[in-house]
Amino acid sequence: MNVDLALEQLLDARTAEVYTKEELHKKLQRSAETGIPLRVKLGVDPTAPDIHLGHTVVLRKMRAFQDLGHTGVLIIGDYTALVGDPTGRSKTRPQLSYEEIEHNAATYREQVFKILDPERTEIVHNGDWFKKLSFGEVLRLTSRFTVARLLERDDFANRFSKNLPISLHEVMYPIMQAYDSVMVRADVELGATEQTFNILMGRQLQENMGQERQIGLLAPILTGTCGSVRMSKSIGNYIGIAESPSEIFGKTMSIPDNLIGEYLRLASEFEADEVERFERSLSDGSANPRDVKFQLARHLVSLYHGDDAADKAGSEFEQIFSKRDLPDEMPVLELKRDELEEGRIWIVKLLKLANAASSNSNAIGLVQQGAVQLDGARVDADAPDVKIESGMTLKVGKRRFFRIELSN
RNA sequence: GGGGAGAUACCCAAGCGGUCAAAGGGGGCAGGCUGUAAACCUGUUGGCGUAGCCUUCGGAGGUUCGAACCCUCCUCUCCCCA
Repeated sequence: MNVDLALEQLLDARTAEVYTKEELHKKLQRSAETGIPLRVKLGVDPTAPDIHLGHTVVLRKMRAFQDLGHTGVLIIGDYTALVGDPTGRSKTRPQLSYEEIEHNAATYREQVFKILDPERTEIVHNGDWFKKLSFGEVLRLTSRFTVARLLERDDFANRFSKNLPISLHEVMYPIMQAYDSVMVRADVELGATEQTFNILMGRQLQENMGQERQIGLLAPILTGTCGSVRMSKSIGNYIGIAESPSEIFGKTMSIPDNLIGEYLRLASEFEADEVERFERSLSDGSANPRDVKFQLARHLVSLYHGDDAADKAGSEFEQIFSKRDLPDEMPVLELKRDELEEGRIWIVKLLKLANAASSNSNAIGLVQQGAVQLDGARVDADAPDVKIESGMTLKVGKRRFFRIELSN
């Protein structure tokens, strides 16, 4: 493989910054000559286990390295998760228990191979080395860093200037991440741009400990479905790759129009010229944003669930939202006959049985707002005891449907 | 160690003795509209069979007819001084 071409491929839209391009070129060159693959590190935090589109940007970058013959080293940060990455946070994260972390890590491993090449992936836990360090060794390690240097980090600096707390263990996070790089002898470390500081620390520590420093390759941060802040599970503005086809489809359709380009560029597998064509048609008005979004949604579903699922999700979406029809399949709400009184049930009770309302008040609110329909007829808040027959359809809001089945 | 400031609902943030289930914003949910679960507009957002009642304002006590608001102690955070 031609090194210049490889470099060009690696530095596509999914790369925001490289530290440094020259060094990367050199490493690629040497690897090509010696046949020794580069070790490309990515640390993952098993705090929120579900991989979402935001993670895929960087995972696809790792895949790109793997396709060029290099080795992906995935570090499950079971020990760093005990700290919680303070990146981008104005608050200390809650610490997770070891059991939660293990469970999350397992989920992560399951999902990650939807993108990575298992043949070229090493998975390690950083607890493997951290749990063996003695306190003396920790002290020796920390002596290589200074407080002033650590306070250069944006989020620490911000919090510091706003008089918000910074716990000492949080400061350990970048140090631990840097040490990971040393332990796996990383040639390249991947991460989103918010990881800049941590990754540069790794470079510094590797040099300090007599290794060649790693390349930092930073991916852009994907904006969440809300359109304003980064995609994050804890915020809830995410599209998870393990989510159901209809969820992925629907959530994609719900992104603000001005986000379409970003998703095409960072989260899709469309070729660069296709992306460009889409973007041009959007900006010159020749395409309806809805239609482009529709194609994007189909594409994303097929990436994680296959073409058939994508077709189905697409037609279901049209059925429900364009034609305002009922979906072909809907969850069944089983209702025992003795829940009814003379064939009637209090609508609030029904909503709670369907798990469509969190409380009676919530359910009453929904009814009053006209969000509840039975067989297409709006439930009147003044007549809350509704007659139920088997096979009826309950609709709550625009997108929650249930088929009611009576049983004894 | 000494002095000062603060902790309010999912988040930010008002309130400083009754009219406070608690302003405003964000987020969530819903309705309208539409090209979509975009945008925009409107409503709603502690619990209870829907009436008033119950439980909320860091924790525990206290003062008062009455406390998110006053007092005491405790926990946590920040600032200044050393």
